[in-house]
Parts: sequence; C-alpha cells; structure tokens
Amino acid sequence: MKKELSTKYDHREVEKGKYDTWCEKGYFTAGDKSKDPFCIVIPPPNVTGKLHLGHAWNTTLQDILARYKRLCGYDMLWLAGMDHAGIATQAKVDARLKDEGISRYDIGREKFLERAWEWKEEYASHIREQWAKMGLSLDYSRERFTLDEGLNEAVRKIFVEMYEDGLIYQGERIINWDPQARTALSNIEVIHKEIEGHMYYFNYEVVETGKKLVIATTRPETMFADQAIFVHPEDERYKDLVGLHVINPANGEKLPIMADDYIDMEFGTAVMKCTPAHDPNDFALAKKYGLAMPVCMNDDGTMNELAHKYKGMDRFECRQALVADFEKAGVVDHIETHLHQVGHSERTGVVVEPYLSKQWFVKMKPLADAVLKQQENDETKIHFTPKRFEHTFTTWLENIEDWCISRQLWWGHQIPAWYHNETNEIYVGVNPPEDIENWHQDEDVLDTWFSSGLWPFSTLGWPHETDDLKRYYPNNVLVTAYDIIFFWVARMAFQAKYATDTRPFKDVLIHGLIRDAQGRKMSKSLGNGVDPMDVIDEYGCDALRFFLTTNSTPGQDLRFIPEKLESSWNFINKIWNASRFVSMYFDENFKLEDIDLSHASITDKWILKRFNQTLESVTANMDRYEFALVGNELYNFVWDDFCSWYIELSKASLNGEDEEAKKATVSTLISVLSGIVRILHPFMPFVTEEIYSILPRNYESINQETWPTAFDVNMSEEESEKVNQLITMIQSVREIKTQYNLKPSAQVDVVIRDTEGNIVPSNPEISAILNRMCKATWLDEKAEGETVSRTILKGTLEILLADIINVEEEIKKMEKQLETLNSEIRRCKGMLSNPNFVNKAPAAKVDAEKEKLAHYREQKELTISQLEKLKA
RNA sequence: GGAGGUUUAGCUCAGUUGGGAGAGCGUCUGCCUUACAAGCAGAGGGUCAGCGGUUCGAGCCCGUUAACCUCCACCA
Repeated sequence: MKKELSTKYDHREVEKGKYDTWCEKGYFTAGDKSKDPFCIVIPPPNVTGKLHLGHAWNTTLQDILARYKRLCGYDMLWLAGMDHAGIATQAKVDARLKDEGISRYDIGREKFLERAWEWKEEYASHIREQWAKMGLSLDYSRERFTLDEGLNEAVRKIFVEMYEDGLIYQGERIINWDPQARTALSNIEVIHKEIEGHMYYFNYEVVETGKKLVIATTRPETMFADQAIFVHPEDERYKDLVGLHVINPANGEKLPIMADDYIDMEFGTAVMKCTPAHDPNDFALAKKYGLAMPVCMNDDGTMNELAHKYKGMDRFECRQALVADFEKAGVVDHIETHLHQVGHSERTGVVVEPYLSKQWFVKMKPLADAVLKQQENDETKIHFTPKRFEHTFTTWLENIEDWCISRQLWWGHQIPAWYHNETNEIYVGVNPPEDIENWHQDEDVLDTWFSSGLWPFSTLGWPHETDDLKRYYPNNVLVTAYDIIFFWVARMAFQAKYATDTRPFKDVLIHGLIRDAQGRKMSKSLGNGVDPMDVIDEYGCDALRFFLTTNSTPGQDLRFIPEKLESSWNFINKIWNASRFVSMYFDENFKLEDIDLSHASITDKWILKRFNQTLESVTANMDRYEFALVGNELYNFVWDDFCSWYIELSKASLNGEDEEAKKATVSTLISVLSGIVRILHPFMPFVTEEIYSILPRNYESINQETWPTAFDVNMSEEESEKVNQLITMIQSVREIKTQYNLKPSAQVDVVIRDTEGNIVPSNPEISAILNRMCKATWLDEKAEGETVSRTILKGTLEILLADIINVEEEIKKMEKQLETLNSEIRRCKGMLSNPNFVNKAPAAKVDAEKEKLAHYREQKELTISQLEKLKA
C-alpha cells in the first residue's frame, strides 16, 4: 500500500525514528572500496557539556558535505570523535568533587582519573544523543577519543620522535601560570582583556646619596622578588645613578641600579624595577646580567615566605595591604588609574601570573617553517575558504614562539619521560624503562591540543600503516570556525607535516561565530545562549539545519533570528504540501519504469529545463561551499518555478482528457520532485527521506540515492518562448484585474496581437491554461468597446473593459513605461556603438545586448501605438 | 602598534570572473481558488557609507575618509 503524507507537516512525526534506522542499516559506515574515498574528521567536541548552536552549525556544514559526497558516489568517511579537553574537563570534575565537599588532592590521582572517566562516559552519551537529533551521518564504527589507547600511542610516539630530534625540550622559563587550575598555560590560552588597574609610583631611597627615586609598577606584590633597578644608559636624568643602589621599600633589600637600552625613556619615570621570576622581559634582562631569580608566590597565587608578614595572603590581597602600608610609611608618591591589557586564563578566567617554572616546550620555528614552505605550492598547501584566512594562518606561523606543552593536571596524556630515582637521569620513550622500579614518570600531562593536533591521522590508525590511513589520509576537508585556526588548524598542520610529511587535509572551510539577534556573542554570562535541542523541538532539525547553512557566506558570522527559522520551516512546509499534491496523482502501482516523458507538453519541458539549469548551478555552488547561494536558488526554484508556476500550470493537463498528456505531466511532477528531494537531502535529511518514501523509487532510503543528473529535454526556442509568453500573459491579466479592482474570479475576455498589430488566433492548449490561471477567455476577434492593453513578451494583450477604463491613468502608465524603455534603449545603444565593448566583451554578451535592443524597440513601438489609441 | 572584517530596502542578510540592484521578515491592496491562509495574487520601498580614480561601463577593481566589529602584540 502506498504510504501517504499526513495533511500537515509535523516535524516531530517526520523526524521520529529515522536516525536509528539509518545507523542500523549502516548507511553512514564507510568502506566501499569500489568508490573513491572522501574523508572528513569531525572537530572533536569537548566532553565538558552540551553542544551549543555553534556546534550545530559546524556539524551541519560537515553533514551537508558528507551527504552530498555520498550522493555523488563517494565512499564517504565522516569520522566521529570527542576531545578529552584536559583543563576544561578537569575543572568540571573538580567542581563536582567540590560539591561533594572534597578536592582532587583528597582522593589522589588514580581515583580522580576514575571519576574523570565516569564524567567522560556520561557526557559522551549526551553528545551522541545530540548528534542523533541533528541527523549527523557520522561513522560511529570508527569513533575515537583523544585519550583512548590508540591515540595515546600516537602521542607518545610523536613526543619521543620530537624529543630525539631536539624539537621538544625542558626548560626553566617564564610561563603563563593559572593559579586556580595550578597549571602552566600556552600563550594562546591566555586572553588579554583591557582592565582599569593602577600605576603605583613609589619612592625608593638611593643608598649612596640618600635621594629619592620614583619607580612605577602595576604589580607591587612582586616587589619581594625584585633583583635590580634599570634605567636607559643614555638617560641624562639617571646616568649618574648607574652602579649605585636603592632600598627596596617592600623588604629593605639593597637593589643595584643598572643600565640597559631595553628601557623606554618615554614611559613612566623611565626607571624600571626588575623581577626576573615574574615577568618575561625582566627574565630576559636577568639572564643577560646573571641576576638571581627568586619566586615570591606559591603555585596557588598566595604569597610565600619571601613576602614576610604578607605570607599566605592572596596576591591581590597582598597588593592592597602592601600599598596601604606604603601609604602610611610615605612610600607612595602617587597612584594613577591605568588602562592596560591583563592576561586571563581562557578556562578558569582568573588573572594569569607570569611565573618562572620548569616546563616542556616544543621548538616551533623549524616546524612552522616546514608548513610555510608547504604553503607556497598549490599542490601541497592547505586551501582555505575563504582565502583570506590563509593570511591569518601564515602570519601566525611566521611569528610563532615556542609552545609550552606541559600541564600540571591529571586528566591528559602523561608525559612519556621518566627520571631515575637515584641519578635523576632522564629517559624518554614510547614504553616505560624496563627496570621501572628504579624510575618515576614525569607527573605532568600534555596540553590537550598536542593530541588534538594529531587528530586527522591518529584517528585513522597512525603510527600504524592501516588501511584506513592509506585510504582516507590526507583528509579532504576540515570544517571549523575562525576562532580555532591558531589553537587547532595550525597545530594539525605542523604535527601532520612532522609526522606524515604532508598536509593533514586539502581544504579548510572556515565559518563564523553564531550571535544573538542583536549581534552579541552568545555567552553564559549574558544568558543569551540558545540550546539547539530546544530549537529542534520547536522548529525541527531540518528547519534548523536549513537556517544555519543558508543564511551566511563563508567566514562570516551568523545572527540567530527566529523569523528566519520560521521562514525555513515554511519552506519545508511548502515542499511538504507540494509533495502531497504530487502524491494525489499516482498510486502504489506506479513504478519508476512507468515514468514517461515522451509526450511532455511545453510546460512540462519548461520545468524540466528549469530544473536542469538549477541543478547545474547548484552543483557548482556546492563544490565551492557556497551553501547560501544554493539555498537561495533552491528556495526560488521550488517555491516560484515549481510550486507557483508549474504545479498551477499542470492542473490543466491533470484535469484534462488527454491521458498521454496527463501521464507525461504526472511523470514530470514525480521526476522533478524526486530531483528536488535528492538535492535538498543534504540540507534536510529527515523530511526528504519521508517524501522519498512515498515516491516511486530505486532504493529503500534516500541515503542510498545518487545526485540527480540533468533530464534529457528536447525543447525548441519557439517552445520556450511560448511558455514565457504565457507567463507574461497571465501576469498582465492579474495586474490589470488588481488595478481595476476586479475580483480574481471575474471572467474577462482577452485578445492577443502580434508585434505587427494583427490578432493572434487562440491556441487550445494555452487557452485552457490561461483560463485556469487567471480566468481569462482568449478570443479570436475583438468585440466592440474600449480596451486596456499591456505589452507582453511578443506583442500586446488587450482586455475589454468598456466603461470602467481610466484613460488618464492608462496614459500615465504608458508614458512611464515608454520612459523606461527609452532609457534602456539608450543604454543598449550606447554599449553597442562602443567599439571597445563590441570588440572586447565576450561575443555572447554582445549578442545578448543586440537581442535586448531589438526587443526593447519592438516594445517601444507597441507602447507608442497603444498610447496613440488612448489619446485618440 | 600591527592584521582582518563590516557598511546594499524599515530589520536581518545574499549578490561567483566588472555588463540591466535581490531574498526573507515587515508594510499596503485584494483573495478561504479543490497541495499549502504558516497560503495565493498584486504593489510600494534602495544616489549599494562619503570622496576621488581606473574603465565604454563599478555594489564589485584601486586609492582615501568615516563609523562599527574582531584577532594578534612583552610596554614597567
């Protein structure tokens, strides 16, 4: 029995159950070796929480590509996976423990990791549920996790290789320290925000002269670790002081006054205190002059014993207390408010402390240079869409600094380095040393991005030469937002280059960020976030997908606008109803073989041809990732050409007597609709599957289908013109009726004249349609009485309206039309009389202009004769 | 201090290599026409931010100004 579409489109009903079936049938499982491979790996979401609209956008774009490529006959692998998100997840688990009144230190590393894995399992299943609701055609049989055994092996392997190549080293440096998470951070995990702080000007006493010297600082609490005072060697004001000493008012210690041309003579008092262990510039100076590098803080941001009476205080508490004491002691010269950039931890949000500590680093320059070299060649480079992000990417690589990869966390890949218990000798290896009892492993773990950077190949089995790795690597395209280029894309690029000596993927499609209706970033603090699952409940997944992917251009941000979502829903509803209409004209016995276009009418051919044109353009734009253009074209084709015109035009044939014509029309309706659902399937997989299931078809599911090919349409110029003429006739009648306040249902008589003014005899096929479309009877001769006329494609259309005609208004209308035509003619003539245009422009363009000119002239003549008649 | 983006209809945005300004929503008018009133038919609405240049021709290319936004950067 033929399945029927319910009378109303109900996205809940339509989307129910389908996804599970698709997965069970294995439509998303890659591996058909008879086809060419195409591979996308998902940017693994963090297992920290729910997916947001940004994820929905990002994954839908990939799903569109995946489904499109599958339709095009590729062995499509869209690999599923998630990221352990070291610091972020650890913070979540910490918070959960805190709710239980304990900390990770109470339960120890091993127990903590058990809890973290529990967390991971819980959130991974949430994420899979959300993927399912979004209809993502992911290959779950190959799902990976950045902390699973295979990826851990990949991480150890590359770490050891880089270490042996001298690209990974341990060093004591100033790094960015997160005192809340108590770990080091890399440079890009620090977010600089402009903060209104203070610039404190303090009086120092010069030991040798007893004079005052005013020195500015923004972080007085670090004064306990100061080692020197610097001035510029050529600064006349301070030249004489070099070599003398001042007393540090914080602890009474003697500090030497030194000179270095690093000092900016224009800034502040041009005297700088040097705190080697708490500032990267001071650190560099200290190294240069061999100064000591004491640290005055603990790893949690509290002051240590160097701070004497302030010991144990939080760093900012200490700052206040110290300044207050200085005020009393008269040390404060003055305090200014000061706008400056302060680094904050990307994850915990606390102010980052530049802090001297021993960490692991990746030496970046050789790695970055290799990628930059690769980018110079079209055959080896990563191609960005839009192209401008290539510039962002290369500029970052050109200015890159060494990457701090060790994290003082527990959740992550533990660094494969061991220290000998007695000799403290270091061993770095993929596997632990054999006499393990004599060694202890480095406690630190690696930056999450170190393992994410291997994602395009580690997920496919690297370092083993697996079939998948050979087949699907390099990946074809990566889809990500622009805010992640530095964090991830760049890292994948150099890790891939190092490990596999190639690019990780050929293309990168960059999209923007999703914003609220006012254009603000969606954030927890603003409370303007939108849960994609709520949107799906309200509008359906298909509407959300269509909205997300057809409303912005690559690289551009997208505002979340409910009205547009409604418009997407309406579009789907339109398709739904069109499908219901089509389904009325065939029954369960109608098979694909019964489709017969041999007796196609001119209107049937017209829509088939329009479909072909749409298909060609859509295919080209799909290949260019221009989904907004695709969406627009499909919207117009479906709504205007197919629904508003063709379905209405087809009714004459469907209700007519000619069985062969009727069969051709039904065949056309089915064929075009079938093409439409296949093209739209990547955008709206659920509703297209539902409609597909009621159509005569080749496969059980639309997932098994192929991308449409053009119909073989044999339509002459003359036939095309006839349909276009018909369309302008209908439009003219409707327009006149509206203008003269006639009801649409009012029957009128029309006469058609050719360009010579001769009456065109009626045509039975066209007459029937004309009457159905706009209640107009096409007469073979004109009756007595006044007429209103309009120029149509070829000739004029006249409606007998006798006494209700408003001659003055008609004259005005004609005169306006004449004006427009004249200006068009001027434009055409201008172009055509220009030798540069005629010689340089493409021939087709010149011909088109010539045709237009001829057409306008014809229309002008007709308009003039109409005007003359009216004036007479 | 560098780099990039945006500026097109009342609002949100498209506009592929330069060749007659588009959509959605909103507005106005008329229709419950047997797929759809979440619809149908018709209409109105824009010196494409300003200025200058290249070109036969510029929303699009070049220069410049302005406003807004984003990223990067160690200024005590």
